Amino acid sequence: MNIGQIATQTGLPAKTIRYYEDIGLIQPGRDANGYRIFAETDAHKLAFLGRARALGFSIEECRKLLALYEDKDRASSDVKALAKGHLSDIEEKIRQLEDMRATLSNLVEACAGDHRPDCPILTGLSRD
Amino acid sequence: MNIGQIATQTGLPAKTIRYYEDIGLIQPGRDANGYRIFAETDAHKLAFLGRARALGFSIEECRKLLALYEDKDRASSDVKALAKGHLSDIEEKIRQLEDMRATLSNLVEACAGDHRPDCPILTGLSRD
DNA sequence: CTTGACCTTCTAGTCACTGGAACCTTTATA
DNA sequence: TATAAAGGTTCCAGTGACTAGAAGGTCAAG
Repeated sequence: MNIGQIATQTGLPAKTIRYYEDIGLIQPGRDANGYRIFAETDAHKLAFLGRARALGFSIEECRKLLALYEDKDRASSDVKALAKGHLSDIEEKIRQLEDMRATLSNLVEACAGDHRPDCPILTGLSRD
Repeated sequence: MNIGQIATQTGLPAKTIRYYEDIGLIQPGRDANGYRIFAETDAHKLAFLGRARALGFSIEECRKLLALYEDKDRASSDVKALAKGHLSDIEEKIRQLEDMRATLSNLVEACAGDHRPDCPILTGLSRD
C-alpha cells in the first residue's frame, strides 16, 4: 500500500505518517521507485498511534505503548501505570480549565456588554 | 525599575517579559547603560497580561484585551464578546478532555495491572 | 580588584505537526 | 504518443509561547 491509501485507511494525514517514520515510530519498506510501501502491521501500528494520540498520549508515551504492544512478555501493570499517569495529567488539565472557566464566567456574567466602556472583565484583569 | 524587580513584582520570568517586549506587548524605556526601565504603567500591563494568560487567553487575545483596556472609549460589548469566545474555547477543551478521561478510565479500570501480558488498554488501542 | 549578581543580545530548542517549494513517477485522457 | 493530473519524494521553514544557554557588559560590596 502507498501512503495515500494508508492515510485514507487510518485517517492520518500523509504528512503525519511521514513524520512518524522520521521519528522512528514506524519503518515502512520502500518500492523500487522510492515510494513507501506499507504492510498490514504498519497499518495496525498507525491506527494504534492514531487512537493513542486521540486519547492525548504524547508521542513519547505512544512510543512506550507501542513497545509494550509489541512485547509479548510485557506485564499489564506497566501499561496500566503509563495509562494512569496520563489519566491524572488529563484530570489535572481538566481541573485547571474548570478553574479558568469559573473565574472567566463570573467576569463575563458581571459584564453588561453594552456600548459603555465600564467593564468588570477588564477591571478584574487589571487588579485583584 | 529593572527587569528583575518587575519580574519579582509580577511573578513573570524575566525571559517572558523580554519576550513580551519583543512581540510588542510592552515598550519599556531604556537606561543609559542599556538596561530596561519599567514604569508603573508597564507593571500594570504586565500584571494584566499575567492574569489574562492565566485565564488561558492567547497572546493575540491578550493584545486585543490590552488595546481595549487602554481605549477609554471602548464598548464593554467588545470585551465581553472576546471573553465569551474564549470561554467557549475553554468549554470545548473541557469536553474533549472529559471524553478522553471517560474512555481512558474505562480502559484503565478494565486492566488487571498484574504480571500477565493480557491488557485491555492495549487491545482497546489496537482495534475498535 | 575581584567576586558575584544582575543586565544585555543572540541562537536554538521545545511539541507535534503543517505548508510549501521543487522535483520525480504513475495513470488517465486527447 | 504527448501531455496533464494525481500521486509520490525530499527538504526547509513556520506554528505558540516561551525557555535554556552562551558570550559578554555593568554594578555594588568587601
